[in-house]
Amino acid sequence: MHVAAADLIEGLRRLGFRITVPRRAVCEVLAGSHDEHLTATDIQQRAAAVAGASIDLSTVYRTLDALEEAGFLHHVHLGHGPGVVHLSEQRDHHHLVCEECGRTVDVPLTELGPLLRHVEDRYRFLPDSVHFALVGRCAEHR
Amino acid sequence: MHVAAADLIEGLRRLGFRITVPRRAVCEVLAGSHDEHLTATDIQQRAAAVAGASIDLSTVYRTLDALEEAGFLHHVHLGHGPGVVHLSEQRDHHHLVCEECGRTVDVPLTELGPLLRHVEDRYRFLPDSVHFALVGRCAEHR
DNA sequence: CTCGATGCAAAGGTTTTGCACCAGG
DNA sequence: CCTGGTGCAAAACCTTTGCATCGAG
Repeated sequence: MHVAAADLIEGLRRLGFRITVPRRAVCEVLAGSHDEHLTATDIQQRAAAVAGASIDLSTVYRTLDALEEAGFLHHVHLGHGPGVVHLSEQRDHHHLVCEECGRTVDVPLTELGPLLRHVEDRYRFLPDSVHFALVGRCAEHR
Repeated sequence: MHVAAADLIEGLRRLGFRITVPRRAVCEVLAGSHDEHLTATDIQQRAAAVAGASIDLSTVYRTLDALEEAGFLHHVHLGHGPGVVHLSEQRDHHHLVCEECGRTVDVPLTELGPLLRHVEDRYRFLPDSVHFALVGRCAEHR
């Protein structure tokens, strides 16, 4: 179900990326973040804790780029704040983001599947499940 | 069909905003941008041309805030670049944004209506039509 | 006149880049 | 070794804010 840190590491190695302490720590953080929406800064802090040493933000970004290139993750801008990161396996839901409170609700992919297929057929456009966010207002902020 | 610049101006005036040369120019640009996705910089440049004088970016942002407060427009972050602006009347479509080339395709609201209603009923979440973007890959970038 | 709007400059927040040094393979 | 990765610092990018001055009402 969840991608293990070892899979991420292995994937990077296969593409010729070198495996370093910061990269390993970032992979562990991601593997341990089930369906959270982490920002680069979140990842930096957790990875530093995992590694027991500080890790530069630019290193985090570069590692995220590598993982994105390897197809393991996507980054999304939900609403107006900083971008967040998702493992690609977490494809089984979409997001509803409240523009007032920023709270997010996940919607199972099955509920949107028919729509996505329609879009794909009709517009020859392949939606990226993870990049899909509906912005609006939650029940408490109508 | 299209909102006229005069309507925007009038709306601002009604809310107690003062009508100035830069504001008028921004309103004209917006009224003339049918379903384009303009960034603040785009608007600044066009408004400067309309006004025949340069307009500061911060003034553009402040005018956009005023128009947003007046309910005439929304701003959206499609993909990863700068935010873009939409007149609220342009509510009859959603966007498909290609993450490779940035090209956008509009989808009539009617095709997504059933989905949006479902989301509203089931999750008590009111999607904002304009903020709604589907990110993915267009036919040429699969 | 008075208070809101402007332009300029500076700051803020996020992400990217240049570079010298370090370390994985 | 040699090339790629790291940290640091600086820049780039978009957006917001402070402030003195200007001008709409």
